Amino acid sequence: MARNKRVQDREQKQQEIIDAARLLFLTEGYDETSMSRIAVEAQVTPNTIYWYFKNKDELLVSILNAELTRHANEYMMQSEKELSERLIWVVDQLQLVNRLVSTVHARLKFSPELKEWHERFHTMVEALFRLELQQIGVSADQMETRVKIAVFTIEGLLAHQLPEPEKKAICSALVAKF
Amino acid sequence: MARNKRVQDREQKQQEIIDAARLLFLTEGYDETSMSRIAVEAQVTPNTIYWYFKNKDELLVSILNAELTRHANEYMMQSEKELSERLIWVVDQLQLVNRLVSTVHARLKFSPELKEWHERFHTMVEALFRLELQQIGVSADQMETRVKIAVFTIEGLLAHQLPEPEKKAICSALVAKF
DNA sequence: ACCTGAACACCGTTCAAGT
DNA sequence: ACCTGAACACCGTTCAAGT
Repeated sequence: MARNKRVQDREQKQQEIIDAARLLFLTEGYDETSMSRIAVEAQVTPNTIYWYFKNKDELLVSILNAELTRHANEYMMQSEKELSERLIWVVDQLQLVNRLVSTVHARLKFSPELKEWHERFHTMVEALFRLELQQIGVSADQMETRVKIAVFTIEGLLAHQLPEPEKKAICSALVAKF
Repeated sequence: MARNKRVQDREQKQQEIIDAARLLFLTEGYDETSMSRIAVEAQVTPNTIYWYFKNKDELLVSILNAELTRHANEYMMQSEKELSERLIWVVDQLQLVNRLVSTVHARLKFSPELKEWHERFHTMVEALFRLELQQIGVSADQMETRVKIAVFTIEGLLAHQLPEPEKKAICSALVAKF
């Protein structure tokens, strides 16, 4: 029982740190958020964070994993929707955490763990596109090229913030027959 | 004469700092290169750099401008080549300074001057693509979408380092009729 | 096991003072 | 005009010491 209490506390505190960091990273930015600021918000001292997380980048990875499992669940719930609709939903969700996406790309070179996470994520999104493009009859020998173009373009959309109509036009061009 | 000497010295010293920083940014990376390291390489003290450049980001902008004017000249020399060939040449050149490209994207949010430079650069590259796509008969109403897809995909190629054949395939898909 | 106070090494940048 | 020595504020991270 005492043991359970401890585990409970541990997970809770960890979650509080993750939540505080997530909010700050999204609103203020990763670089602009110091560890001590996160600590204040999570009501601990800066070095306590290092008890739960190896460093700032690993904290980011934890946030991303939480984000991902949450969204993966929501995604599964939409089995009735068209694949293309689900795809646009994914893009919209990514848009919402745009700042995290930029940070991931910016920090790839500093953190092997982050790089690994990023690769796993890319594999997932590419698999999604492959399904979609198969449905509209893209041939196997054109498939990989089309998948890469689609993924890169989504990344560009997230990075550059285009006006909504142009964004929509580009999205549908990506999943149309060339 | 004394005056000319001074101007000469000034430009030379400035150029030495730019050259040292360029090399270090490309080989070690922007974040990994401290101002004092640049100073050592350029044979000045760190704060002397601040006499010539407002800050580290402005130094980066100076490097980029030097890079751009140099390449713009080389580009002009190739008027005999096919547009598509020149396009691939541009991509190859960008590949060579890949690390600077990543740094520009990573630091957009910190430096308005860098952001302005980046926008000018994008406008140039988009104009290039527009010419190319016009030649292969892309219609006006599809033009902007196609241009954006092409530019974003190039950015993705630079960021992700694909195997050469896949890179080539993607490049030609971009300038082919959809 | 969990948390802290205090310190470390390092960073980009500033500024008064020199020539 | 040009350059420097010395300092500033701040950062992520570490570690010995406490409970």
